Amino acid sequence: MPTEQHCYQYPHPAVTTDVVIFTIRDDRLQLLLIRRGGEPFKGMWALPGGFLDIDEDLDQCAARELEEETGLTDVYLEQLYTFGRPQRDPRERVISIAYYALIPSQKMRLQAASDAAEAAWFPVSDLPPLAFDHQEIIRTAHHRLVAKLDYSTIAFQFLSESFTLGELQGIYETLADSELDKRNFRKWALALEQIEETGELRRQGNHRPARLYRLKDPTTVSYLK
Amino acid sequence: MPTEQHCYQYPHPAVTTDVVIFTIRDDRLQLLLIRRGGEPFKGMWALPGGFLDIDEDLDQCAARELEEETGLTDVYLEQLYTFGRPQRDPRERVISIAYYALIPSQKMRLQAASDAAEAAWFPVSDLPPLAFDHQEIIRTAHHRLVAKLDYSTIAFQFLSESFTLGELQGIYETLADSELDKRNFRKWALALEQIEETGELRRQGNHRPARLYRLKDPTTVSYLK
DNA sequence: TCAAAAGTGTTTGCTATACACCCATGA
DNA sequence: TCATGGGTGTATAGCAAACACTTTTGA
Repeated sequence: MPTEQHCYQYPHPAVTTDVVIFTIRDDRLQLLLIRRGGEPFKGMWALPGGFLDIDEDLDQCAARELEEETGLTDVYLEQLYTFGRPQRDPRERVISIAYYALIPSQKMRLQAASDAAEAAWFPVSDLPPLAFDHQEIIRTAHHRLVAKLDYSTIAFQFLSESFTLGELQGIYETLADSELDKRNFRKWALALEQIEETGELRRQGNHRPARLYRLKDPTTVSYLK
Repeated sequence: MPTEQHCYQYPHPAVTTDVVIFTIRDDRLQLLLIRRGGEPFKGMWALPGGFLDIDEDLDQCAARELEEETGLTDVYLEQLYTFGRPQRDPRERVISIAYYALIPSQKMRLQAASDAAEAAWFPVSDLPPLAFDHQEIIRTAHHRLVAKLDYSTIAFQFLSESFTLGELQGIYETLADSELDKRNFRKWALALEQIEETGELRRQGNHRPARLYRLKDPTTVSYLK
């Protein structure tokens, strides 16, 4: 069997997608990395990703990588940027179309669906050395995420099905790395008209139970004036 | 000489860049299209673009296309989005990394540097039928441009070296398709501290001459709070 | 003298911020 | 009863929007 059976008149680069999978855990923004089992960069940590199937849409490819590592399918996934520096992969020319995903911390245990490769969560502020140009990809994704906080409700995508206003505030405080005034935050969050009370309470800890809320439209990110 | 000499173990897509080149002319946002000389979509209008050289950076490829069509090198050029629907090109799988560029209307005549292919400016609001998925690319670029008006000084990239406040206001009015209050606009524009008077006046028409301004840093787009 | 665009401040309304105390619960 | 996070309103400041007349020029 020939090892090189797909031929073209002009040289073609390989195309991959890589996915920055963010979650919030332990009040820190974290992301999922895979330890590489083969060369190049063997043993180093890298973003989940892989080659584009020749008949596969770009979004599908990224969603497939995401599902392989987390088992999740219906989470926020957005194309980020395309990285294609000629020497970014020592083997051959590789163009990487980077995506980023936001997943609620609750769903994280589904990650057991991962294949044999070692996978782990790392705080964005404390990453190990990374393969390829993945540090640059992560920096770009982090910037995009923080920028979108100001003009969209993207952070709501970190919420599970029901949540308290305290949890929502915690997400914003973690992402912006700042403390927010409780009354002002609640006024703002409710004025968006994106969330509604479920009528349930969450009893947790030695204190007054918190009202639970849900997103009126869980899959929609809205943009602020 | 063999016609298919570049072979790979797995199929590889072709990779192109396409560039949406915007300018403002006759108080309308316009963009540059090329009439296709060959199949597919022969005779239809399309964005300037072409295949990525195997050792060429993505930005270089887009800049090269831009220069080939306009002769311009130092203009605003930003990666937009990557389009890769499997059947978007009937010949083979093609991934297009789309860019957009903004050029001052004054410099437009340099477009004579174009090759033999027919090129023309079209108002965004009145486009001909387009090849491939170029209509979608243009829609995406237009949305990005309009969105950036609200939180950056990207529109200043349409300005020539010296300009009047009236011209700047005209650019904003054209892009946002709305009329703006002259006093409020001037207050806002000057408060940005991105422009300064040249000391010159422009005499033009039967009316009071206008003060000329320049960008303090012509190549920098700044982001608003 | 007329037409046309340049140039110039103040008032008003709204949004964002600052700020402190009581409530309900489990230990 | 104590510790813990949940829940609530008002006053102030800063920014954005509305608004009209005088200036300078060329025809």
